[in-house]
Amino acid sequence: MGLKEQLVQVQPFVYKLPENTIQGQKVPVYFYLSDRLFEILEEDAIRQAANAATLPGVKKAIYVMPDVHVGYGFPVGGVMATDPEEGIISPGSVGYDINCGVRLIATNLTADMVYPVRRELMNEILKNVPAGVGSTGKIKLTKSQMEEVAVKGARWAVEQGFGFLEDLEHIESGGALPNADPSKVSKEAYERGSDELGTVGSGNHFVEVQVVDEIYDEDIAERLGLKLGQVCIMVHSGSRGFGHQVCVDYLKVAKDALKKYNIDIPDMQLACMPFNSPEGQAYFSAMNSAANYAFANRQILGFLTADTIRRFFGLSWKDLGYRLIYDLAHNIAKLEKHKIDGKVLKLVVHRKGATRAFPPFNPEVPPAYRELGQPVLIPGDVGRYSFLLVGQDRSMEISFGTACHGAGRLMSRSKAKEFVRREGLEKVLGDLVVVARGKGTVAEEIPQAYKDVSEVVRVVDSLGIAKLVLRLKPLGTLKG
DNA sequence: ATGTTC
Repeated sequence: MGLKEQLVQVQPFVYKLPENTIQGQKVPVYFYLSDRLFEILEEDAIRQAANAATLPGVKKAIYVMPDVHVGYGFPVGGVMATDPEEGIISPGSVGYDINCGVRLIATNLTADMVYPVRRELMNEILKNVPAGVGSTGKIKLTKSQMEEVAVKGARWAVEQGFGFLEDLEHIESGGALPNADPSKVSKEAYERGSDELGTVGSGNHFVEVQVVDEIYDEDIAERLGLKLGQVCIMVHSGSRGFGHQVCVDYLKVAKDALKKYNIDIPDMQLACMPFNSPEGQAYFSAMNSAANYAFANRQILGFLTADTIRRFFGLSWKDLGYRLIYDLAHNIAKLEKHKIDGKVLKLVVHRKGATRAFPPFNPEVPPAYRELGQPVLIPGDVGRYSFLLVGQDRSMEISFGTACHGAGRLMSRSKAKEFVRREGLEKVLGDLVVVARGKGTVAEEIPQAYKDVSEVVRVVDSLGIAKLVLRLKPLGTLKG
């Protein structure tokens, strides 16, 4: 019998795979899905989540978000918490793109100013913001500069003139995770990362000029300083080749650690090491270094885009009204405190294609948002809506303080390209303004290749994980 | 995601 047939719907939007469904499964797995999203849930994604539930030191449950799809070892959309003393850390359960994440910047511009000139504006952004696989930026870093980026994160970029000190107060973990140790990062990673800082990358990464298009919670939107028709910038990118290489390097370390520490796992892609071991600590230190590189990357990308818009309209920074709303990680493992059976425990929370969504009054929510809850930024795919939500209390009870991260793929890349060949790119994109150096990525990333992101956010909103505040619509998109 | 099958 397939695992999907063994899922039990325990309440609306909640499907449970009981513990011990597969051999060695220590905790249950919960899937948060609408009826429609349940229909397209892949058997392999269920298998991957169940496999993770067998890992040493896994606590309470594995949670899977509505934008789930099959990943490397652990599904995208998966959340796993392990005990830092007895449990493991798993590079595959963070993912190849360490601290892939999203940043939202508000401006004073309105849609009626931008809409008529959006094509020209996007072409300016295309000129100034490097994008695409293997793209390199204007910034070339020495190894010692790279080490500084790995420790300081977004602060390094601000010190170089890419942004403002107050930006740092509006970034998850202040834009610099502690526990970064640049000496645990390989020479290869430094080489790959040295000329990629301030570049968008490829795949579903983008820089988008958006407009606030619909507001669901007037009060919270107002307190965030966002109103209908307001133009924003959204950046979706990660740690580029630097983080990729860190993942590659430590998957090898993890495979060797399995023998050394006698860890038995159902899938080699879940290779892992005890968190409290030299190997586990080295990966954690290198992963945090890559995460800090990603914070610096989005800091630079957001600033370059804002500066391009500012110059395009001939405005001062003050008149542009640049204001960082928030920046967060989608792919990361963090040491956090969570309550299980009334006891507060320190846990290693792996989020892979999943967003932290801490509720109001959580001490880790920046003071500016302490009473509202942490902003949760959910990018859509090309041309589709993006959403802003705020974290709610229930997230701490049912998902280790975690929400979804985006739409999730529906069509494979090759299917999407075939679809574009058959229909023609112009027809597929319609009115959307999409600029890119090459058209290959655009064909792979058409809206039709993704699940409907609004369906995904409705699930986390309905469950009380995060509350819908507003929707953003793209005016123009820069792709890799 | 990724010097896109290093």
